[in-house]
Amino acid sequence: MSRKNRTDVVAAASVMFAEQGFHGTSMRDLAKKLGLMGSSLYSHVVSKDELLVDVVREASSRFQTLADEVATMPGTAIQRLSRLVHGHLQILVKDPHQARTFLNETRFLPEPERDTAVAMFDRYQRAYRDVLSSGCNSGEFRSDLDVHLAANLVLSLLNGTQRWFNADGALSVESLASEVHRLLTLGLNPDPEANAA
Amino acid sequence: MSRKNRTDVVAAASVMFAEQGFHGTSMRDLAKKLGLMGSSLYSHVVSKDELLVDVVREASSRFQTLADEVATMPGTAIQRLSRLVHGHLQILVKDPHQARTFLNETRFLPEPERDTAVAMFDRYQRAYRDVLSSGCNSGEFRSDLDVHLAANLVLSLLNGTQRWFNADGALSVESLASEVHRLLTLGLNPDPEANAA
DNA sequence: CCTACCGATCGGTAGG
DNA sequence: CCTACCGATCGGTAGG
Repeated sequence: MSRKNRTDVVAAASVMFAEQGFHGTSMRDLAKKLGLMGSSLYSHVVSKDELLVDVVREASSRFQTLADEVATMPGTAIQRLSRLVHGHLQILVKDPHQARTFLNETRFLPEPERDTAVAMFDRYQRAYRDVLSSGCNSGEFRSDLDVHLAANLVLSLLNGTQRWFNADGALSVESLASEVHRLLTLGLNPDPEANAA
Repeated sequence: MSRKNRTDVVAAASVMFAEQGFHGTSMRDLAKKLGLMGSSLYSHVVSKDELLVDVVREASSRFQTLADEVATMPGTAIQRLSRLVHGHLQILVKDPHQARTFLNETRFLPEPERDTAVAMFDRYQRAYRDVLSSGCNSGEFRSDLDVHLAANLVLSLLNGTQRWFNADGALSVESLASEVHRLLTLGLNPDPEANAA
């Protein structure tokens, strides 16, 4: 166990916030996990809140990068939706603790950071609405689609996987993403023109 | 403000646990909401944990009732899936705080209640797997479907709505359920043979 | 259901 | 990064 830096502390915090929740994690819990005394954390960070801010910001920025990529990406709406699905699930899987903390503990951020995070996620969600509505216009998706509702449903489906998907299991992220994309585009019903991934 | 009984205390707890989280709610917070002193709660309940147990148990039992109904329900797989979708969303909407506490705070239950709750939800999930696999056999759903995965995805979609659906908004639960069912069966793609709800 | 109180733990600081 | 410590708050109890 060598000397710890701020990155180590934030990483450990993301693990504990994901597993015990922000309010269920004490600074002494966190310190013990790092092999430190509780008070030593304050040489790396000014408050407990700051740790949550850091974790949420990192996750936000990953989602934002994906949204920016898809905003300028060429291709059909189906291809761009597929990129959103794969990219989103990859973010969830790459750092599951950071993702879980982002999804479950953002609401405990102090203001104004909480508002900022919510605004960022709204902007992220717009990427989904843009892709869906362009797919409606191109005839790739149903023209009667409620785009706002559909974006919420797609994101609900993606974020919900975080509760049960295990990256070490038999199912790979790529397979999961393909299945999610198939379910979204084709649904459960049998269809001769399958495999649109 | 009249005298409070245990039901009042549990109901108030479900609201606070949903909004602040179990660990973010103190017994004094809860008491204040009821217009009581913190210590007065202990004439209704023996511990804070017991409140969480009560809330989770009530939610579990609602889901279980739905699963039992669908297990003995006649009809096609599509009709039974539709009942699961509508019933599940109705439970979420009928008592959103209880549902949120169930979904987010069950992990903080003490053992053995936590294990019991997890086992109950596994059993609930089996209703989804049964309906999906019977639909595969009947040809209503794709025969190559990974039933276990699909059940997880359906439940992720349903539970995710809890984060954003507002019963007081323009969209009714029935419309939401219909849209979810359409997305699940038909997907986003345009389909002449629509309206299978 | 309240007053009065318990030991334990909380986030955080001072000083080295 | 540690020792020593702060006031505040935690879940919970005794006794009425």
